[in-house]
Amino acid sequence: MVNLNKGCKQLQNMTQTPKTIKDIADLAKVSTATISRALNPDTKMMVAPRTRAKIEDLARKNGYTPNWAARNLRQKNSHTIGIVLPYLPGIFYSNYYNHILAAVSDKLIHSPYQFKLLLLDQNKSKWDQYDFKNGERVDGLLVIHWFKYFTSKKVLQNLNLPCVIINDIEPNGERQFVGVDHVVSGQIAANYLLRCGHRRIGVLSGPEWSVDNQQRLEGFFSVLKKHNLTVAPEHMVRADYLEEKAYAAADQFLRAKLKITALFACNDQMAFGAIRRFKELGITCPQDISVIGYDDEFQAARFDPPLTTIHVPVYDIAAEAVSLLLQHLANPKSAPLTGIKYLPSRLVERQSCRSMT
Amino acid sequence: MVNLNKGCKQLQNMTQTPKTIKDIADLAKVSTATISRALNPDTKMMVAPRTRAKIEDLARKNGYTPNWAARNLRQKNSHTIGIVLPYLPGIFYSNYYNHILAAVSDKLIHSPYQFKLLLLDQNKSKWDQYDFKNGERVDGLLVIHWFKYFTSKKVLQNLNLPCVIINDIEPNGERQFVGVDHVVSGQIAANYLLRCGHRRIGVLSGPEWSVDNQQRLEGFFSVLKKHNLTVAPEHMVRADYLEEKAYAAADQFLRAKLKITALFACNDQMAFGAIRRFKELGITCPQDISVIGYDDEFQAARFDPPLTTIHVPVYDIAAEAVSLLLQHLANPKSAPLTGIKYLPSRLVERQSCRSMT
DNA sequence: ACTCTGAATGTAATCGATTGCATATTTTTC
DNA sequence: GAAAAATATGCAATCGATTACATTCAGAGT
Repeated sequence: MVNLNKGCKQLQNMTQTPKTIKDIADLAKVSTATISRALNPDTKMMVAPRTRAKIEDLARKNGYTPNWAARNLRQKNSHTIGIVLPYLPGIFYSNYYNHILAAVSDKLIHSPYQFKLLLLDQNKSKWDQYDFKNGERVDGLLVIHWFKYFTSKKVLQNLNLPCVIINDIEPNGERQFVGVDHVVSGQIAANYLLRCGHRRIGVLSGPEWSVDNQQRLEGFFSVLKKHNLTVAPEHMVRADYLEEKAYAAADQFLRAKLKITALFACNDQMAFGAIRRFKELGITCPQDISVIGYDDEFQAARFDPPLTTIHVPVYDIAAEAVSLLLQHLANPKSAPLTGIKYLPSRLVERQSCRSMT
Repeated sequence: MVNLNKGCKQLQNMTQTPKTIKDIADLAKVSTATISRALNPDTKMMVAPRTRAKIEDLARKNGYTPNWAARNLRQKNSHTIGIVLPYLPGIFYSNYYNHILAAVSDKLIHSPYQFKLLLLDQNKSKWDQYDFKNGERVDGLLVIHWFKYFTSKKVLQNLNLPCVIINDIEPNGERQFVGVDHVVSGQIAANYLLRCGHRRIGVLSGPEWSVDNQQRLEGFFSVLKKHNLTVAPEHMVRADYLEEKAYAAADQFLRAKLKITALFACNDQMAFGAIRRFKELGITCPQDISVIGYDDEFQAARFDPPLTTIHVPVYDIAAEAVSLLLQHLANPKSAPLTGIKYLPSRLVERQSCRSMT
């Protein structure tokens, strides 16, 4: 009991008066410059191995960590990367972004960098809260969706912050992109439905502002065209990636004279919404209608029926994006942030599509 | 075109050479001290209204914002609060935490504080990455789950960082808590099932380490006891809050001789898993078995059947927690961080429970 | 007119690390 | 063994704000 209390007190004292580089310098009987160099092995200056060992030992024993603010002030950076997340109800509340956060956290935990979430919505109010002109205290950005808004407002466009984009390619393609090739993924979806024998196909599309949505459609339609197939205008419905809107829009597919046998939803959420509505109307999936989704969310495998969908390796994409960003920050010249890096997507066949043959 | 380019260039120049307090001081022909005081109205020192107006105007026109690192260095804090999230698969990938992030972001965006995510798992490896001894560069913590691990490892216990806990009450109850009264919520669930006429009831419980799970059970059983009812040991199954484990465990409820008519799942995820398994076995909810969940996740309303559950106002809880933390940081003495603040939970009646009468 | 008071502003130290330059020490070379 | 080169360390300026203390100034009171 006594020991416990004593332990407590020591820890608290330590916390109250954290060691500075000066304290360690005094203990080691060297200058602060040497301490700094010993603890940052990447500087050009050298430190004698024995000195370094002594210093590292003292630092550990005394629980010394460099003062974050002092270092950032002197080095004129923040050692922080910003994660720009679109804060849209429905999308935000899917677990899509959790994979990204997990990846970013895992990647940064062993680096001197930390990350900062920047939740953004599309209406000016929230955007303008962030001080992008002054960099919002981040050294670089990981941007999840390249909103059209970004472009029109010239917010990030004019900002010379290192920047990696995942999901949507930036319209003028001048920035680093990591992700899947949505055009190819759209083709995979189309080929699969055709292989299952479907000919009359409907489409649930995402929001207009989403570049990646357009690419999914582009790939999808390119395959249909090759087979001389089209999608009737009344079978092409926009639901903005939202489960609710897809639920509400599902009726439209049934109103048309020629019934569709399959539906391509540009994300899983919309697939969920449509199937939910179909169920209510007595139309079961996949017996009466086949549905293929996109993303392979956590819920997809657990849905009823388990959803056939295009798997997007979100975790890997985010991890790769962070790697590229860190490499660039460490050495801007040798690791320029341009170009496109594709990771493979793949079809995950579950039970929401049936074969017509 | 020329204008556009020119605009670009100006912005870039601005970004490359951000203004310092000295620049503004020169422009305003006052000292840096006055600038600082004009822009931080909370100091005791006064600034003439005309001077302040002039300075604010110049600061705005020149896009000046105080250097974050310099301020933090001088003031010996980080203006950052840490959000400690348990990084458990299944729980993490529910959208439960997204509400919290939204609330925190909304609350902090108008404050000088930023937030930092600290994702933690239960195995030492990840925990030890964070430097809690030195405060991990945060001024305070918002803790989502008071893991038993925290206690046993004395990690946060001995740490004198301002700290607000939501969800689980800390075992020794010495820290500020904001959340719902899980005991009362458990009673609400029990009363509802009894009112529906159920007498043979099963329970899907969360993980052992979760204090809030114990409280839900405590409330639930207290009501049963009052009605001289018990839950048979074989109808009491632990599934650790995980959808998968609940799915796997669902069979156990059917093996027992006396069939249950209702099931209390200590969170929605487990309710989802159990119902999914029941469906496969041809047991439909709510006709054959009633299930009540807990949390009212985003998915709950969209599940098939829409889940009757206990609504927990996560967003409001997190927002309130942040408010308390900020108040404390602004004035530690007048706003001590102790005590319990309950927000009301409530029953959300959907379609997963049927009345036996 | 003179002192006194308090409001407004200025001066300069300070926070804790990094780093350019200078110096000391060791090693290499011929 | 001396000069040159390479290595190791120290000194002190610096980053950009905040703030204790000093000073100036304006107006009130007598």
